[in-house]
Amino acid sequence: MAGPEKSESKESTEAKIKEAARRVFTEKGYAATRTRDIAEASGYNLALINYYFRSKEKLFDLIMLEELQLFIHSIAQIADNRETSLIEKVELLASHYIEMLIANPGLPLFIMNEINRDPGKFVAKLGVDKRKSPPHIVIQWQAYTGDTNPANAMHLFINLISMTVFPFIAAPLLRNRTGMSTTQFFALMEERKKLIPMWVKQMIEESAQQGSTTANKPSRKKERK
Amino acid sequence: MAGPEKSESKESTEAKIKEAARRVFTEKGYAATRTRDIAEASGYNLALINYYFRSKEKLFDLIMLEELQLFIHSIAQIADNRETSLIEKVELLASHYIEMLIANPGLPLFIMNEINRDPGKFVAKLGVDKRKSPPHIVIQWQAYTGDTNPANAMHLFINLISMTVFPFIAAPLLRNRTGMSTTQFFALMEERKKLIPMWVKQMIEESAQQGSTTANKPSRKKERK
DNA sequence: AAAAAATTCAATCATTTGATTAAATAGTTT
DNA sequence: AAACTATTTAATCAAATGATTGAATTTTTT
Repeated sequence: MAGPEKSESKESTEAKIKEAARRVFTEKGYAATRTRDIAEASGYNLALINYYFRSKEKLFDLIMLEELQLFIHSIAQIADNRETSLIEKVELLASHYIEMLIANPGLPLFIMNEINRDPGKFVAKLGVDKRKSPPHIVIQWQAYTGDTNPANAMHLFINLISMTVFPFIAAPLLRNRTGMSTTQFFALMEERKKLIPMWVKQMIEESAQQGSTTANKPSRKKERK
Repeated sequence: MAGPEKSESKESTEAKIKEAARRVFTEKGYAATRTRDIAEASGYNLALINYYFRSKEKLFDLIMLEELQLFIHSIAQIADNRETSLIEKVELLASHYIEMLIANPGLPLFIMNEINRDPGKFVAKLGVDKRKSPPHIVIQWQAYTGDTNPANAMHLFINLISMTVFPFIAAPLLRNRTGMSTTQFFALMEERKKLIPMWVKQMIEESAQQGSTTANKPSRKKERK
C-alpha cells in the first residue's frame, strides 16, 4: 500500500482530501476534474472522497464557496469600509488584492469560469445582496469627483479591478508573448501595487475636473483633439 | 458579413456542425462539452461530427485556432501597424476591440481558459514568434514617453488591454452585483470605446513627464498640477 | 482485552461519453 | 435507369467516470 504519511489527527484525511480537491479543481475546473484525480492528488483511495463528502459536486460547492469568499469578500471588505478615505481604499485594494493574487494566481480564472458555467448557483451563495446601496467607495468617488452620473464611478471602479485582476487571468498568454518568467511576472505585479493607485488617482483627478465642467471650475487641464 | 450560411451547398452540414460546435465549445469549454451537445445543437446525428471531423479534439482544435486568431490577430494587426500614430493605435484598439467583444462576449473567457488548460499547445499554434522585436506600439510608446525602461511601456499596454477585455470576462459577476441588464452592460462598454483612449492618453502624458526628467523631451505635452 | 465505532481500501456497478459500424437514403455520373 | 459516390442515421462498442459495497484495518470506548 502506498501509505503516504499518517500520524496526523483524525480529521487529517478529510482536510487533506479537501485541500487536494482545491488544488485540482482550481487548476482544471469542475468538468475536467475527475474524482480519481483528487484521490491521486490526496494520496488516498477514491472511495474516500465519497465517504467524507457525499459527491464530487458537494465537494466542489464547498470549495467554490470558500474561493468565492476569498475573491469577493476581500474586495467588499475594503470597498465598504466607512473608516477609510477614498485614496486609502484605492491603495489598500491594489496592494492587498495583488498580494492575495500572487499567493493564488489561478483564482481569478477559476472563479470567472465557474460563475460563467452556472451564474444562478453562486449568485445565491453570495448573500443575495438585494442592493441596499452602492459600496462606500462609490459614494466617496462620486462625492470627490462631483460627477452625478453613477456610470462614471462605475467605470473607474471597473478600471481599478481590471488593472489589478486581469494580468493574472492573461498571465499564460502574456508570459508566452513576452518570454517572461514566472518570477519576472510576479515582480511586474509587485510594481503594480504602487502604480495602480497612481493611475487611478490620475483618473479621479481628471474626472473631478470634467465632472464639474457644467458648473464653474478652474480648467487647468488642456483640451484634447 | 460573417455569413454563417452558404446557402444549401453540399458543405452546408459540415459548416453547420462546425458553427454549432463553436457555440457550444465557447460557451461551455472543452471538457464540459459532449459531442452529443454539438450534435443536438447542430440538429444532426452524433456520428456526423466524427464523419466530418475526425474527433472531438480535432474539431476543437480547428475552432480554437480560429478563435485565437480572432482574439490575438486583431490586436497584433493594429499594434504592429507602422503607418499609424501612437494615439491612433490606442483609439483603434479600444474601439475595434470592444466592437469585436460586443459581438463575441464569451470569447475572452473561453480563450484564457483553454490557453490555461494547455499552454504549450496553443503557444505553438500562434506562430511561435521567437520575438524579433517588440510590437510597434511599444516602440512608439517608449519614444513618446522617453522612458527607457521597457517594463513601463509594458505596464501601460497591459492597462489598455485589461480595461478593454476584463469587463467582458467579469460580466456575469458584474451584472449580478449591480443588477445591470445585458443591454445596459453593452451600453456601458460602448461608452468605453471613447473613455479608454482618454484614460490611456492621460497615463501616457503622465508617464512622459516622469520618464523624461533625465532626457530632453521632444514634443508637446501638457503641464499638470 | 473485548466490543463498538470510525476509517480505509480493493473490487465492482451503472451511467456517461467518444467513437465506430453497417445499413439506408440522397445525389451524381454513365 | 443502373452504377457509383457522398451523406446520414440507428444501433452498438469500449473506455472513462462517479458512485457504492462489503470486507479489512485502525481507533475509541467499555
